[in-house]
Amino acid sequence: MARDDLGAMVARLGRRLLAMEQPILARHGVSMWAYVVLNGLAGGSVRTQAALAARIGADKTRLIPVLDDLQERGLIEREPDPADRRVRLLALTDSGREVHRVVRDEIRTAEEALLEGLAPADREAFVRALVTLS
Amino acid sequence: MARDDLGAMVARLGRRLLAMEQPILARHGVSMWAYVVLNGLAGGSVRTQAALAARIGADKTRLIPVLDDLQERGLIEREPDPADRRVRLLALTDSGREVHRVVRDEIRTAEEALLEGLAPADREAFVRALVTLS
DNA sequence: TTAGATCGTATGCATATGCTTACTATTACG
DNA sequence: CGTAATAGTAAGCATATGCATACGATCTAA
Repeated sequence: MARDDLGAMVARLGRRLLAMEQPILARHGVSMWAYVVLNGLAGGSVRTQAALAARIGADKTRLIPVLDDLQERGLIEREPDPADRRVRLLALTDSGREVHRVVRDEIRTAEEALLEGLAPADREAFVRALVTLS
Repeated sequence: MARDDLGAMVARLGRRLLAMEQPILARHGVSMWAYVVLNGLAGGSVRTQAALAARIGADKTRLIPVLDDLQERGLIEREPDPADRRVRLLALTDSGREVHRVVRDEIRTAEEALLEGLAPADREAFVRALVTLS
């Protein structure tokens, strides 16, 4: 079967997904990085900025303006850790959790629509493979 | 099944593939864009710079330095089209075809190794889905 | 206690990206 | 013929990215 490189195809698909998500994020006034942060914090296992940066694959210095913005808008909290005063403990506010939930649901819905183009069995396998490879 | 957004997983996989390809490209002195160009020209259906830019999703102005470099190194030819002297017809040289083949083969081999982590059936379905979605 | 490591923050740099404008040569159309 | 459109080229701009450095506050370990 003649096909492109995986890299080329994955890159194209990535651009397509990005284009799909952009309007959703814009509609809720959330940047891509802000959403990634909300997503990372929603997992619950991440509490410090360094851990968050490592988890989402971002530079810790570049994360700061994003966190500043999210904090100003009341979507996250940044409290000093009483046990280690170097650290700021991050947490979603109720408002942040709600925004994340809404945006995430819309993105999931759009993703499902995209996957409609696949045979059900392929869809299953595709997602499974993606989970394994990513 | 709890999983990340498709966008997040595809982006991670993309970064992984990029990291995998980078050493291969570097070993042959080819930049990512140069390889994409060689790949686009290897298809055979593209002959002009504008068509190439459209095909690989690049800006036509940004393509120029890449083409200049490839031409200087004798990997492509850029001849004026006798039928339309605005146009430069692009073509791989034998040397360019060879470099492309070698790099592509190495990338394919590395990709196969990556896909080893999947069940054979999933691997098939994954590639099929990728072709459809990208 | 002292030296070294870590966390958050600020700043700068080199590079990459997408977009826009402008210009020349050339072609296509009214 | 003359105007509009197109191909290639050059240059600039705003933004984004990865990377490095520096600094104060604080913790850890010898």
